[in-house]
Amino acid sequence: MRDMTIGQLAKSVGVNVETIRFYQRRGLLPVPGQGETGGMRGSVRRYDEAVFRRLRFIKSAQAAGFTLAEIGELLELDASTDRVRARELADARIAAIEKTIAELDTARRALLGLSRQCAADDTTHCPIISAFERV
Amino acid sequence: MRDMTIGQLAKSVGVNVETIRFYQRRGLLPVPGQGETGGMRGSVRRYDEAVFRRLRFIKSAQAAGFTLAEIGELLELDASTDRVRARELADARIAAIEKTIAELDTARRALLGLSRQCAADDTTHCPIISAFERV
DNA sequence: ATAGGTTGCGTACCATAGTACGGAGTCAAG
DNA sequence: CTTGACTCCGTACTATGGTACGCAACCTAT
Repeated sequence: MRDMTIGQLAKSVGVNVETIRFYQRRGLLPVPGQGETGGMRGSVRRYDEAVFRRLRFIKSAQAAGFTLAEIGELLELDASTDRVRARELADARIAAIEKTIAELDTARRALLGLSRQCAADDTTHCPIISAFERV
Repeated sequence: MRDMTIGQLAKSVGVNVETIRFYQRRGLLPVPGQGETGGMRGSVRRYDEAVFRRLRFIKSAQAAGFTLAEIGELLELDASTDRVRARELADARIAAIEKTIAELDTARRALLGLSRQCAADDTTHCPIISAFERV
């Protein structure tokens, strides 16, 4: 898994090649040959394990609801010692996640009611709008 | 709360006036005077309870992760008797919600670990990237 | 009756997160 | 040594969900 081309890296993480380039433009991923990480073979860039981990982190953080701007900050923070800021971001996101989970659970219950209604074979139609009102 | 102007409707649901107009253009909300719902006072449109409920539904459904396109379909379905399709949409969204909740919970646990690390007063910095790897 | 705050309408613009495209160069296998 | 796939690079375009803007008409309280 060492020293991949951009296509192999993309495939291994399950993103589009263009997405990697996009992240490079945003400064989220290093461009091998323009810094310290990774090198090149001829004029083709090579990506090492560090970039792979970084990219995977971006995707995980995205799943956690961080925006790319926040992820950028996290990545900088990872190399720094600003623990206060790091905790701040983490705690804020934890709170947001908990709020989202609660909302989603409410929605889930509304939808379960709707689905059950639709399964019951009475002649009335499923009250979709009101399914969200009795929550 | 009956027969509001667009501004009052917007305020009561907590959205922007422009958002209501946007939904009207998308066909998600009726335009009073162009259909059966609501009427007008002079040349100023008036919005009744039905629109209010519809708008609130849109916001709830959005919180449940439905896109505006899906919400449009749900709204049409609400007036129809296509229970099969309604269940289909509901069940698909329930599954998606459960997946999202699981992901968010994973992320939450990663962030809790990170936050705890940052709180511990050892000299090393918070391992932000690796916080997402031990999940 | 007049000023200030809506409304209605259309068009334009915004942020976020990518995706697509075209052309030139390069690399690996047959 | 050529063919096909992949890379590099820049620019442009997409989808989603709104926001903003400007102007004329209107409505309300003083």
